[in-house]
Amino acid sequence: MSEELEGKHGVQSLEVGMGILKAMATGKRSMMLKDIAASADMPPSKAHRYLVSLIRSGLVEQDPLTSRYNLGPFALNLGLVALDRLDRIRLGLSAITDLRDAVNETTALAVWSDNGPVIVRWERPRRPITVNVVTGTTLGVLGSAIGRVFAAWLPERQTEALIRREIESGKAPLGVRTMEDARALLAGVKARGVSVISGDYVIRGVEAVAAPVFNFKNEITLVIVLVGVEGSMDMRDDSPTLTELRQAAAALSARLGATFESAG
Amino acid sequence: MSEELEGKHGVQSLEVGMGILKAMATGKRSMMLKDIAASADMPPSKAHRYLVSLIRSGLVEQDPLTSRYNLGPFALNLGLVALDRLDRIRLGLSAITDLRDAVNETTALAVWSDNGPVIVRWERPRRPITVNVVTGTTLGVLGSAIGRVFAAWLPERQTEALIRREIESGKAPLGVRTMEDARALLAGVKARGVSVISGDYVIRGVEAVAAPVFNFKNEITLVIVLVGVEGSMDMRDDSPTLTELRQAAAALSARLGATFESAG
DNA sequence: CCGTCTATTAGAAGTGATACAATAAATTCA
DNA sequence: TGAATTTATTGTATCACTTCTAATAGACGG
Repeated sequence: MSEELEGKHGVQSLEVGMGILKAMATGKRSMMLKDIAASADMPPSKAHRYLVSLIRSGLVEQDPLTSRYNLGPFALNLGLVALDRLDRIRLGLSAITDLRDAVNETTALAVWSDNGPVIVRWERPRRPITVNVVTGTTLGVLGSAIGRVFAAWLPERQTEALIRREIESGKAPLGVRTMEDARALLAGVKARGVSVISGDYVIRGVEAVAAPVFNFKNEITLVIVLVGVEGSMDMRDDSPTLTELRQAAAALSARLGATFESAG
Repeated sequence: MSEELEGKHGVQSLEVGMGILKAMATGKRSMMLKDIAASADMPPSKAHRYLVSLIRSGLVEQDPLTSRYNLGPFALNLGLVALDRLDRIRLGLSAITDLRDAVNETTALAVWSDNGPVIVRWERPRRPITVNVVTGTTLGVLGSAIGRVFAAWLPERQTEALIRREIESGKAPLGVRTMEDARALLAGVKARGVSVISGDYVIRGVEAVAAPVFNFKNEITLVIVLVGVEGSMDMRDDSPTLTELRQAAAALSARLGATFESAG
């Protein structure tokens, strides 16, 4: 995930094209050319050229009526194949199922996708009322338990720009106004080993605890999270629920070859 | 889906890169450089250059131990976002859930992704023993009910190369040895309005019926399918099961603005 | 330890992406 | 309805970037 490919010779146009895709994945459901061009920071004519090729490849499709652009069928294909193939995700999927069975709460699995955290899948507990989680969309870095966990353990250079953007756009939660605030927040997460968001200002009525999973290089690769309606979970540090979460994350880390203990 | 972008100015390198991704999505789980290069029909050094950029973008990742290549986290991100955004898929997902409830059989939803059909999601019936369906992987064109439905209704130029390759590689089902055989098979599917694969040589012990869904341009955009273990479904043309399937597909087509009736 | 196989890097030659501007198409508003 | 404005698409000369060949560096197996 962090090989030094900074200086390596790649193919510029390809990276430009991926920038467009990134803009589309992060942006709204159906985008106009000028919006895509603006997000990807290039003149519309250039974006258009790239979109032609992305459409030819099936990654993007254009609504023939409105001439707006959307992600296309090949994007689906890629994602579904990746879901099926990435080892850590396979293991992660069974981990959140097991954890759901153990604690009977909503569990979810997230990866980092360099726009931010993405929920890959979630499992609902066996009870009538549950929280609904949306997969695929990119979450906030400071405003979600998952994001905070990634931000706490990822190398700072990978997250700094996103955090800065979040702060500047006012999307950061109350009380986080400077990079220093953010650093303090994340240091707290790191010290505790999990990130707890509960009954506070971040998401009304929802509480969540997220824990990191590390790979054999001791880098964070997944986040496991418990989500519930406010008051439904026992969020104290030594509660059975939190213990199960920590154990699930640690067990998964171990299976992935990690030798690192997040904290405790 | 079939705008004439043949002659338009795109960005070649981007399409080359997407060719690599296509090779990776179609190929095996973990590929070596030379295999990728071979599948994408280019020298390894070239493939390597492209892979550097694909890795930088997060679409591909490289196992640092084996230096083999896999799809990466951004591929997941894209797919999950697309799953959530494409209108027809949203409607399709609820259609297969409803159909599952109506007939209590395994149902699935597939799209065409220009390598072939891809199962997007499936729903299991409420019964102890069900067939397991894998999402994401690309199915055969002649050797699956879904593939046959797409092949029957897609314009021939989109499917011809794939069919030819399948026949030449011996992956086509018994009895299909020439393009003529294939055309005859697909004409039969078209006449019947659905494709039935049942207790024959294609997949041992599994039977399936697939029906096409059309969009407002009367192009095929989705396929809905029922899957079951051999003998578990009533596959006669006028059975309640088949009727429900046809109705579900027709209703979905109607919602997507189609005015076309597949057949009777 | 040597030979073979695979991944990665280097460096000229010429192809193809870029930017800017023009046009076409669609949308808005009077 | 028609003019004005926004948005999408196409054209073209220049120069940066990709391409190819071939060399190097690592890994693996015997």
